[in-house]
Amino acid sequence: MEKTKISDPAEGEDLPRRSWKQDPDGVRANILLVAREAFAEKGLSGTRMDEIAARTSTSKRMIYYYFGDKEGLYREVLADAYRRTREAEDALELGGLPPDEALRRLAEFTFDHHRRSQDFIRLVMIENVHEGRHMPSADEMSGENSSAIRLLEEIYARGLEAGMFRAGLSAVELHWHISALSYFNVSNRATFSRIFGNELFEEEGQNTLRRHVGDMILKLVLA
Amino acid sequence: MEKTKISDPAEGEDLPRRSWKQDPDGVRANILLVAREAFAEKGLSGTRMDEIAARTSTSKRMIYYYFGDKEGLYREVLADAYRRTREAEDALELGGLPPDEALRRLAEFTFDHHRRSQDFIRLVMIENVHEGRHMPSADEMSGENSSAIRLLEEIYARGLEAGMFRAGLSAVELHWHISALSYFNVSNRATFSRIFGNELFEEEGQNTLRRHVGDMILKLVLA
DNA sequence: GACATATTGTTCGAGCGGGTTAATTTAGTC
DNA sequence: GACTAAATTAACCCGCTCGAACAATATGTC
Repeated sequence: MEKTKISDPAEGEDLPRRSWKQDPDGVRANILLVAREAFAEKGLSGTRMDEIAARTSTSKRMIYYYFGDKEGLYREVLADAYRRTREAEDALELGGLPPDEALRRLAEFTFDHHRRSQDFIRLVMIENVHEGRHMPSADEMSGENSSAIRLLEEIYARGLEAGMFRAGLSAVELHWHISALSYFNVSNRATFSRIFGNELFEEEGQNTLRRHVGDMILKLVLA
Repeated sequence: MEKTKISDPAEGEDLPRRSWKQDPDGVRANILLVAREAFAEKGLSGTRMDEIAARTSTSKRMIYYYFGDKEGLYREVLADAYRRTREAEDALELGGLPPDEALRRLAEFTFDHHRRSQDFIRLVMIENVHEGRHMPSADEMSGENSSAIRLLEEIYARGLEAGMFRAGLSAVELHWHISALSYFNVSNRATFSRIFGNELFEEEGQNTLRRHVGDMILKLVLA
């Protein structure tokens, strides 16, 4: 579509473009941050590209320049969010503790960490609504790389060796249980509290739940 | 909802409206059913009204006639889904069993029931993304009406009386734990299996998980 | 037969929203 | 300092989708 010249001499007013600094990495990072918040808030189809653009310090055009299209942006937001979470998990150090204490710590740490990572949980919720269509397949995202799993394997092995834990469980199973309890606490707060009230989500209720989560996991594995 | 087919006498020229049976309830029910599937599949903003209309045995016009707008339809779909689930819960009968057995049954029943209610779970996921904005407030939807809670209260009371269970727990807490474990199994299957493989979601894995869920709940309450 | 309710059918427009085309500036290289 | 690729600004486009308007007809109830 040929566009007729816009510089209108009659108008007399030139459009002097603003000057700027080149900063590809900064621009990308800025877009990713804003997009993460937006997608976490409203989901994939619920988020407006114009809305994201408005909240960035750059323009809509740049989003398409760097990320291709909406789905491409969403994919990178998701991958980035998983990467960040994995990095946070790596920080946890339980080396010195006896197996039972370490396991409880891990479970309760996860409970708290999920609470602090609302945006991440929301992105996972949303991606599950999309049936994981935008995630790398199981091969690429090999679970062996998860530090949560590696930690659990190590703790469980030590517990077995010490005769403390019962045999026949797997690290992935334990991770599943810990995740389920920690995730639900964030993901379903809205509907659960509408039906049953907000009590469990207040300070005291959360302390009780956290303790229970630790209890349940421990009692499951103890011999 | 069957349309009595009428052979047009004056084929093509006139537009003789077909005859029909008045069936407001049927039409409403048909729309609700189709809309439930659609919203469960694609979410609120992801679903197209024309798409819903096409799948019903009636017309788009009727959707607006009965439900006002998209959000009104979504609200009723959600309320209807909760109603159905509550009705299903009512069917469960554990009267005769000793408290520990009853509790395990309830937990494992919930686990299985959630697995069978994928659409319901998806609607709840979606509604949580919307922060429960379309649900009745805690007052109207009083949790006391939940039969799951009533069952748990009754079981827990019996267990306490028998000296089997430890004191200090509440029915809502127990329900929270059971729900968390049963819900996550459905809601997060997509992302979890992408990362850790599909094993836990196959027959054998599910049997193990179900048993663990029962174990964990029981061990939590046993004295 | 009057009247409210239910139903079918068609058309349309406004605005939203994802994506594009074009022009311009920056910055690295020779 | 000329050249060029990459980075960035700015304005535009068009299809999709919600919802409404318009129009007519059938059904049921009293």
